[in-house]
Amino acid sequence: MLAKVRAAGASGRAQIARASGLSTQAVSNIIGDLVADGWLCERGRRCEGRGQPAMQYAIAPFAGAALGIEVRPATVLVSLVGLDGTTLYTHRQPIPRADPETLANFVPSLLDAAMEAGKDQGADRLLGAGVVMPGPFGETGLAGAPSDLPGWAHSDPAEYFERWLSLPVRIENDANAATMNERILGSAQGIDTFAYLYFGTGLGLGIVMGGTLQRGAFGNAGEIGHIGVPYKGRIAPLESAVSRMALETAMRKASLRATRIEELEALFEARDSVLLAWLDEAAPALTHALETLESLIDPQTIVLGGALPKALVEALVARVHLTERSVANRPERSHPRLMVGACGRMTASHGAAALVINAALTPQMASMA
Amino acid sequence: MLAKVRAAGASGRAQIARASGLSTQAVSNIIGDLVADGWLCERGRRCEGRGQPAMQYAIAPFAGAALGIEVRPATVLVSLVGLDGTTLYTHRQPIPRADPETLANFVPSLLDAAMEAGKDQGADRLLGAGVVMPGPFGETGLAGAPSDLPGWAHSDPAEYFERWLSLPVRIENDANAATMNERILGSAQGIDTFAYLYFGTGLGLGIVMGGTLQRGAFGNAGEIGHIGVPYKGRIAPLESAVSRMALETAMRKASLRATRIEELEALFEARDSVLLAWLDEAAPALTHALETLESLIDPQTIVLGGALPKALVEALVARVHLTERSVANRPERSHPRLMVGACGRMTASHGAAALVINAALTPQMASMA
DNA sequence: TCATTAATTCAACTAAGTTGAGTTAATACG
DNA sequence: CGTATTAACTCAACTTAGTTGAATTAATGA
Repeated sequence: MLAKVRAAGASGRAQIARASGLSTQAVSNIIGDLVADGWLCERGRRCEGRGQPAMQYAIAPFAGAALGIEVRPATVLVSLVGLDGTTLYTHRQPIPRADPETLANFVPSLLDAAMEAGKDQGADRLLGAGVVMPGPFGETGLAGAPSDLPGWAHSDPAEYFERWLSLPVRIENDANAATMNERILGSAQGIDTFAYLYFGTGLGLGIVMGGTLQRGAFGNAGEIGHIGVPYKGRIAPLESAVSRMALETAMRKASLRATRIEELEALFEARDSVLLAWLDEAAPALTHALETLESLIDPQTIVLGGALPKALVEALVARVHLTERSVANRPERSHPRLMVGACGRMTASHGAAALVINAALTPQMASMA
Repeated sequence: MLAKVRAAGASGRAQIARASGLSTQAVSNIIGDLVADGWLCERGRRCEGRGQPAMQYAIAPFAGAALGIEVRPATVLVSLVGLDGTTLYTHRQPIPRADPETLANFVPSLLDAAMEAGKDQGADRLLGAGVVMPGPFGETGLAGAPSDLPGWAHSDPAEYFERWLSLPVRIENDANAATMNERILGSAQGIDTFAYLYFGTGLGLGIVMGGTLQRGAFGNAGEIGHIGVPYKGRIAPLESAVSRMALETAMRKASLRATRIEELEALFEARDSVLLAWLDEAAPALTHALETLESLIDPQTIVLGGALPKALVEALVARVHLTERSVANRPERSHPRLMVGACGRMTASHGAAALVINAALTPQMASMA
């Protein structure tokens, strides 16, 4: 019911009833309960045509909240997001090391700070926490990759965080979390089959099909960084051609350094030749990957975003020319084949919170285990 | 409830209750009704340990059936499959042309024949029909591809078939139908995240994630034949390297012909050098595609099958060497990374019926439109 | 002013589940 | 061999979440 209201925006009881297939009466009862419990609030009446004007309902501004935590090698990012999608609080905490012992000291106080900040805005009804950690998870052929955090190899992060926070916890990789951010709060709202290409440390991909984030059999779907694409006359992993790492490598060769987003932004505005050359080289490799993706999952759109300046992503998209001879090229398409999504540092931690909100508002099938 | 019984095999009421989270009582009532209506049947008692032995229930042999129809340019294949997965009837009907006018004449009589053949075996309770037609559907950049059937471009095939059959109809492409065959009746039973590579006219892919067949935004997910892979030193569509068409092209160059499966089988058994050379060339291209697939969707396994001799598919699989440096390479894996599935002519039409059965036995979320 | 329309509510009913006590048929043990 | 124990299953009363159909309310339009 809450999901319906979120999806449709403010709506009257009868309207919801028609949309959900339930009787007016049932909807009326449920809404009554939800208002009484503070989940929904009245939003005035809409007068339109004859008949009694419909009382509109919307998700109450301070109905509840979810916590998002992103763990990086030297930083923890915290977001508190309201049920209605508003950002209530964000915080950036430097840490010496991202191992379980260090985090055990920091996490509880970060929770306290977030609770305090969002005290009267729904934080008293915290639905859960989403935690972003670099994937891939579990023991794979990629173990020992540079993105791995120390001290987590043989333990279940969710257990630790549940103990520290006393909240239900969901662990996700950065790409998947950012994808949910895009789906619930960003440019992919209402799209239920799409892919999100996320520029993080490496290159990640979140896949949403049929409204559900697809995590794969072992939670590692979307490792697009490792697929082989033509690059500089050879087949190379996409990540080595298109990613922040690849860009940094290219710049280092020219004795340039630009680690922070702002520095990259400045370089791009200055039309730096090394940066532009990288764009020109990266685009064909990216094109190949995106065409593969379109063929395999037939998405409504592919969104690009992450820890790169928006202008840079836009420039990259402008250089990608997708073939017209594809199943993806169809006239009734309602979204462009490529879109630029939310860029910025907090995308993933926001997304982690969004993930929890989505889980809370999405009707789930009974376990069926 | 029926889905549970199918998934778990014969089981007692209490056992089902524990698995489904419902009370024993509720399960007992439901099972009572299902037995009364002829969906389930008793299967004797299992004596094991103390306590009253549990009465076992299984899906009744003649509880119902589904029709599968595969439309090809010059042939229509018909399968009648029982709810419990048994094949009740198959038929192969040559037709002059696969346009709507011609089919309007053939389809009703094909239905009658199938109903007659399965008269006392559940055909009186026909759940629906699955129709396999070559994709991609709708207007895409690939319009005019050789696989297209004549006369269907601007109409909805489902409407036609529903009129001809007076049954609920589902349209699928061959790869997706074959995938359901594998999932419900074949080697992918109980696997809920996998991909099925189908050798048909071209090359198709069915993707099952989280137990659901993923059809993409426009029903054309899995167009793997069109992704670019390295082949003979260039980037070429996978289909031009690995498919029956590719094989036929290679053989034609050597002035050989082998259109029928049996001919291919004979050639392979004779260790024909052209065939073996093709295998050696096709395998690296296929390897690239499969590694891409593993990275993107992280499946439990990838199954290969379709209209090629099983031995040939096995030989192809033997020549594919997947890198160990992959997210897909993990110790707790319970299935091999590649498997050989059902091969043969009726795979797709069977699958179409399987699709209907699956839809009937899978609990669906209320529409939520 | 009054009929029409649509949103909402009231009240009785129904379907599908729950709980808790009781029954049945097997094994385990003295 | 008889009896306690165990587990599957049933009976009966109760609860919940929905349904249906009639009544109420507040707007528009003739």
